[in-house]
Amino acid sequence: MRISHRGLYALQALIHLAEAYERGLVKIREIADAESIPEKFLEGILVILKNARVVSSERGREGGYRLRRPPAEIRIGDVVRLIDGPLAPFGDAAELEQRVRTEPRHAGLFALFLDVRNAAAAILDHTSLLDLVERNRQVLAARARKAARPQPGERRERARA
Amino acid sequence: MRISHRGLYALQALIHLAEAYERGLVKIREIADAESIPEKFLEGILVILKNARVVSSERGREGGYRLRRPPAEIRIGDVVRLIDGPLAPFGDAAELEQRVRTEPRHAGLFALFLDVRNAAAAILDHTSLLDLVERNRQVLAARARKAARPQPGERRERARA
DNA sequence: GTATACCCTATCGACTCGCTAGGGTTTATT
DNA sequence: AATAAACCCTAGCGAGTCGATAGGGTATAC
Repeated sequence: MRISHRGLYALQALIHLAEAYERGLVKIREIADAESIPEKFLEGILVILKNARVVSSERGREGGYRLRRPPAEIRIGDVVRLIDGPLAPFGDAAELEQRVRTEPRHAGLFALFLDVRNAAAAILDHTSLLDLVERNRQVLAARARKAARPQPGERRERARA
Repeated sequence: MRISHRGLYALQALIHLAEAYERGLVKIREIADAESIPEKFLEGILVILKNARVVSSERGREGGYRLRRPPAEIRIGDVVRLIDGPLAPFGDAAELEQRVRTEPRHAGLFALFLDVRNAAAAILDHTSLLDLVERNRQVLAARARKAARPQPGERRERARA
């Protein structure tokens, strides 16, 4: 499966909304600026997410977007499927299963593709927006600890520039 | 990562050549007919495989193609990379590793993509053409056993048509 | 009633994909 | 030699996708 820029943007926007989940409504403009996404392009993506009931919106002067469910209940796999289609590297799971049964000459090949899709699905469906936000926080925290403890023997980031 | 028809055709052709490995040279025509691949289209694919030193060819009247190495030494992952590019769902492994380091706001996301690509690579790089051929033989054998033992209580294929 | 936001449609240029066409070059056979 | 069969190479085509932009329409707060 291939993740397009549109798919990446969608995930970035959702992560942004997840981090602002307590804050409530967030404007397109804010997301676009923070994530460096073309504003009008992002608009279209948010409409898709809205129609799929992943986010909700309010119009008018104080409008904006918010997640429709808590970040822990939004699976990355579902978002990827919504924007970029099936997780399988070829066709979709149903087609692969059928071809394993009906094309004995290449059953092994399609079974292999199915293995790849199942591995990807296992990872992406067991990861939520909350997981990603927490993973980011850990990275940030680790980086902060590193910066606060500059030992001569240790290899440093080139942050002195 | 997405596998195109071109990629599927390449793998089908290589499986065909693997099954005929002892036999020696195989003509494009034979592969195209057996695998239902447009002949001229397959030609172009075989040239790619030849330039990548996966197969070799002989020209002239009794010409054809053959695998350049035994089937056990040709990894599916390498073929997919050759025809359809990196195994990562976004960018390639090097880019993802770099963005994990340099974009702390989305380190978790790119790390996740890297997990998916590593899972796919683990599967595809540990499977050879020989593995696929054997897997096919097993499927065929299982099917033959099933057909020879038609028990009333068992659910049958609809092969009586 | 005006500014600010979300909503919708159309379109663009670049690119890829699956495929076809039309030759050129090499070799075995007659 | 002449011929036929096979591999080799380049060009192009129609359809589709992709990332992005344009230009409005509609709802809401002040």
